Amino acid sequence: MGHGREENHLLLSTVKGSIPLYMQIKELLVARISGGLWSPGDIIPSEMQLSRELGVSQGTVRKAITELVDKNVLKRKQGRGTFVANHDSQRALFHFFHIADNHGHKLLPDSTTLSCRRKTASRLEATRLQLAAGTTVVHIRRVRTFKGQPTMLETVTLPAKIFGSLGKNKACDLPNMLYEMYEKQFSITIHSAEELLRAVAASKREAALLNLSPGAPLLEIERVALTLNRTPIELRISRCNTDRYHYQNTLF
Amino acid sequence: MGHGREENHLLLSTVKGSIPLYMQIKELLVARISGGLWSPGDIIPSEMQLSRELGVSQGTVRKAITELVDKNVLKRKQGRGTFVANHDSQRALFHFFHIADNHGHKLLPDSTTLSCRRKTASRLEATRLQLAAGTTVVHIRRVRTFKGQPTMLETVTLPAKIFGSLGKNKACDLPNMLYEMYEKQFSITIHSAEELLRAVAASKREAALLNLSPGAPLLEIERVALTLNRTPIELRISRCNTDRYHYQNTLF
DNA sequence: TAGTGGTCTAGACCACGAG
DNA sequence: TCGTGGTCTAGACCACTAA
Repeated sequence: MGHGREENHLLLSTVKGSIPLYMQIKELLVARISGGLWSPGDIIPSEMQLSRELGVSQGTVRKAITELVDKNVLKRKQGRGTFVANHDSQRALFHFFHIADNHGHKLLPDSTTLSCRRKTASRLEATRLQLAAGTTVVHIRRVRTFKGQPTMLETVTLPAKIFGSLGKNKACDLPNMLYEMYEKQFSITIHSAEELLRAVAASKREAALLNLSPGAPLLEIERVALTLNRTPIELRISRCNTDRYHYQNTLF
Repeated sequence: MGHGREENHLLLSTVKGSIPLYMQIKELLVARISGGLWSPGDIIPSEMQLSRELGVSQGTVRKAITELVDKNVLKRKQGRGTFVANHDSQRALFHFFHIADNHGHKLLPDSTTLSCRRKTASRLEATRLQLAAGTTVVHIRRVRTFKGQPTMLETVTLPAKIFGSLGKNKACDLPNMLYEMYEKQFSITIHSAEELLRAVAASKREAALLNLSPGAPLLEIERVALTLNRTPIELRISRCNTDRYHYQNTLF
């Protein structure tokens, strides 16, 4: 005892009828990422190292890693190693941004921050972010423009408990790509999101900001973004003029 | 020669630097489905049978099958075998229907057919279905209702070359779930789709059909549905009242 | 009981990247 | 040249289904 695969009886259970080893390994790897032991961009131990450490075959570790690669949690690089996925702007654009022009080309809008302040969560905000009523949140309003033309109005709501350092000065200097900033400054990586889409009529205020007539139809995108352990971390409501752009989705 | 793995040198190439075996096997399996050798719901040969037939190990066949299962092309049933996926209404609802009520529950709308006739393809229809200008198509208009309330207007366009037997009588008797019908009556299985979403204003006609005021915002969903070999086979444009319902999407 | 897919092992060789 | 992931093999045992 004390060496070989004996030393992991506390970690991995091989009891008949229990959860398969590769699933236990998946959870273990996710736990090490969620727990901060491995951060986005870090290399993780090689398949052989992990198989020795955990007392299983390389193939079993491989299967666990493969499923996490499929879920965009890890990234393999042949000849180099396996890495924790990080949010370069390419990935954000590819996975989390679905607006394209009428030729199907995605392009990144510019952003102008209108306001950035702390406030008490509205009912909707508290519900969507799973916060108690009355919790303080950071509230950001932005205009997003394509080729100089204001096209989307965005309101972003974040729990102040985590993002409190934002919103302390009224006019934050915010980057265009918030998810990269969440990762770098707050060690929070967005891994998935739920979006609800509706058609709504532009208010006078919204119409003025987008150079439209009041009542013009806008596409509303209500997004809740989740971390790896499925904690809701951001509510983002976008209202988009879809005259020149549209929301694009592929179904399998 | 003439037995064992020798007999597949014409089918599978093991030359150094060529496409991996499991990918070649994937294509071979897809070809047998696209070609009609195996139809939706059919059982395919077991992993052992295929590995003997193709002269590879079971593990290699397994990897090919696994990727097709991930893409919803095949379906494994432990202890029974592997089957070609078919379009039960569950799958259609789960993969191809994204409208849910404000609690996030998906429910199936009823359909009333307004018209069903042949006509010449419009420019948009020809483009989306990759048909030559002036090609004949079948054009269907439907109202879809949730709990008795008319909520969506749908226009479906199909190439008459394939679906010609529809639209010969003006008031077709169409089932609620068209994709099941395509599969059963025309041996066409929808495997993926591209959707474009926009907000539009209801015309007088549309408003009347949906009990709304003219100009009310509607969510327009323009869907092109594709077969397994990526041939566009259906253009469906839906205009949806999103007061009580919304479009729901999950991003990874 | 026989046959299927599901998990797991051990080991081979290849392709790639870095030193 | 060495270590990494990528592919492929051969064989073991388990869990499930149907006859």
